[in-house]
Amino acid sequence: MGRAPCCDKANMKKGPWSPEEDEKLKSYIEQHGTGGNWIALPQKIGLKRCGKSCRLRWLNYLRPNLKRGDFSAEEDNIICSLFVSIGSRWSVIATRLPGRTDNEIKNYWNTKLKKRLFGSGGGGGGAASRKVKPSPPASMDNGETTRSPAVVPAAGGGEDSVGNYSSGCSSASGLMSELDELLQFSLEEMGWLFGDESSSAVAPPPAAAMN
DNA sequence: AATGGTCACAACCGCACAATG
DNA sequence: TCATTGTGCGGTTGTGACCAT
Repeated sequence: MGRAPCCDKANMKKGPWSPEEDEKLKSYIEQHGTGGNWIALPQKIGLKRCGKSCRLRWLNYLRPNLKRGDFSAEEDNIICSLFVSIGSRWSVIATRLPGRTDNEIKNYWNTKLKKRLFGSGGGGGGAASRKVKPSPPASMDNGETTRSPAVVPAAGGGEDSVGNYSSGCSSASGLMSELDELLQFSLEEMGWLFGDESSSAVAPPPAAAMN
């Protein structure tokens, strides 16, 4: 419906952040916090950046306690099993991986785990390049793009728990325990994936899981 | 050594939701 | 109750690094 852009793009700098910008943003937030208003923040510190851009930069890169580097096998498991359980709710998945950001997880999934799960398998799939506009695995992304609850499994009354998810994650504890259960369940299913890496690509994922 | 292709990461965009007036 | 504004999320794209030929 054509919302007004969150900021005046014409006067905004885009692209990679410079160390100076990082430093400005980081030191300001560490001292004053975000002030609850990302839009106003860049103006306060004299950054020609969109508020959303600042927020993203902080969350994904500057925030303390961020874990960077390779994902462990355990993290792989958690990501995969949660994806199977709740779909591409990266923010929810990120809550299970302290120090990891949703963006990082999303990237990791898109570049590595997805291939391991669906990729190459069919034969020739592995050669698919992203430049070819990666036709998403037919079994997922089924046209249900953002925030469709359709991926949420009905099993275990999932809707009530995961469906409750909102940007605030208000009932975090309930969600967490529910996810714990899902994890238990899904980790078993995912055994085929990580149990035998060499042949995993050919093994079809559990049908139920692909819904 | 040069070139082309692929991969991985960072950042942007648009949409939907929640809060507030 | 409705309109507006800010925030959060997921999808997508751009770009540099790496690898193979």
